[in-house]
Amino acid sequence: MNDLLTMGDVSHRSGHAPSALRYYERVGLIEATRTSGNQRRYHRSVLRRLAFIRAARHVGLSLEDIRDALATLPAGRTPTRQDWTRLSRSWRSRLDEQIAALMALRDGLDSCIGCGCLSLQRCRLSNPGDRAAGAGPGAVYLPRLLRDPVGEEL
Amino acid sequence: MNDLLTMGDVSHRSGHAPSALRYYERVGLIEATRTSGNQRRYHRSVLRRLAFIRAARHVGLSLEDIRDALATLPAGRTPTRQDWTRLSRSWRSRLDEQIAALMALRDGLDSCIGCGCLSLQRCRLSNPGDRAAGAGPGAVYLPRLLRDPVGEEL
DNA sequence: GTAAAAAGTGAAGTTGACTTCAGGTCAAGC
DNA sequence: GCTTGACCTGAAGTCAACTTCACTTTTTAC
Repeated sequence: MNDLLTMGDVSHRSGHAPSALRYYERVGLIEATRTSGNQRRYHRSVLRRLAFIRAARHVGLSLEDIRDALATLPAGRTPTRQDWTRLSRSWRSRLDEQIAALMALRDGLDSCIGCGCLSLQRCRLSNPGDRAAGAGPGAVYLPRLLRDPVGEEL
Repeated sequence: MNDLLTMGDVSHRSGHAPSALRYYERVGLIEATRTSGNQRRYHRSVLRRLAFIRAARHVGLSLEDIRDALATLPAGRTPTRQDWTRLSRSWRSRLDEQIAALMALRDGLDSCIGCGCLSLQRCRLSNPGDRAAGAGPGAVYLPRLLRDPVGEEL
């Protein structure tokens, strides 16, 4: 019993199916050493990566994004807390954006920030020539992705 | 020139590709009448539905969810503002949850709400026997989906 | 030492959400 | 009235992210 984890250990403790772990390895998200009999053995630090992957997946980030992020972690040594912090910071604006979009949808659905509709017909938030004009209380831009691309006369 | 919209109109003004509009029709998200020559003609209200679909898709809701929601709109008449408001309310808790998850990830990645790591090793938020113990400033539950399923010794 | 559980492989299947394609049909403008 | 661009259809393709399958090999436990 050394300190390496088996497939079963990692699967159970990370909550990812074995097939997913093999898949993640194939696409370069995690790695493992092998026994003489070709079975995978994982370093404990893989669990942290997997927790990160789980969280990031849950909020809708792609494996490609996640791989890119994980690629910024140092090779050769177990990432430190600073490493993970730096990584998270690089996502902060992205997460902030996504949060803003969700809140805008939630609030927009409920009130369209003032006009109580999704009609957008006379709503300044969707009027291309008059976006956020006045900027009164609660006048907030809808994130671009939530706006109607043309926006006229919905 | 009546008040019905062609495929091209709707595609252009909604920002959805024609193929997507046909697909949405096939799966019951939108509908259209047909000309004598079998071409689609859309009512203006479809644009509102499509704006809703776009927004909901953007925040990660499935077409199935969206269809279920849209199915609560009245048949036979153009939905009123109250109809859309009611619909949005039914999603509010769901959106709130997703917002909370994102904020937890953002904050958790940056600070793990106090311990500055993703290690979760001694973090009370991930310690099954001691969740949010103390409940000091900023002590918040990580949403279940963001927590490690086992949580020990990451 | 052997049986059972766990793990290995590559290839193919799945699901959701569309897009692309091939081969016609319709409608608007001159 | 005819050309040209917009539309039609069903079937198949695509992409991400996995899972399932069929079959072999390792490991673990008694």
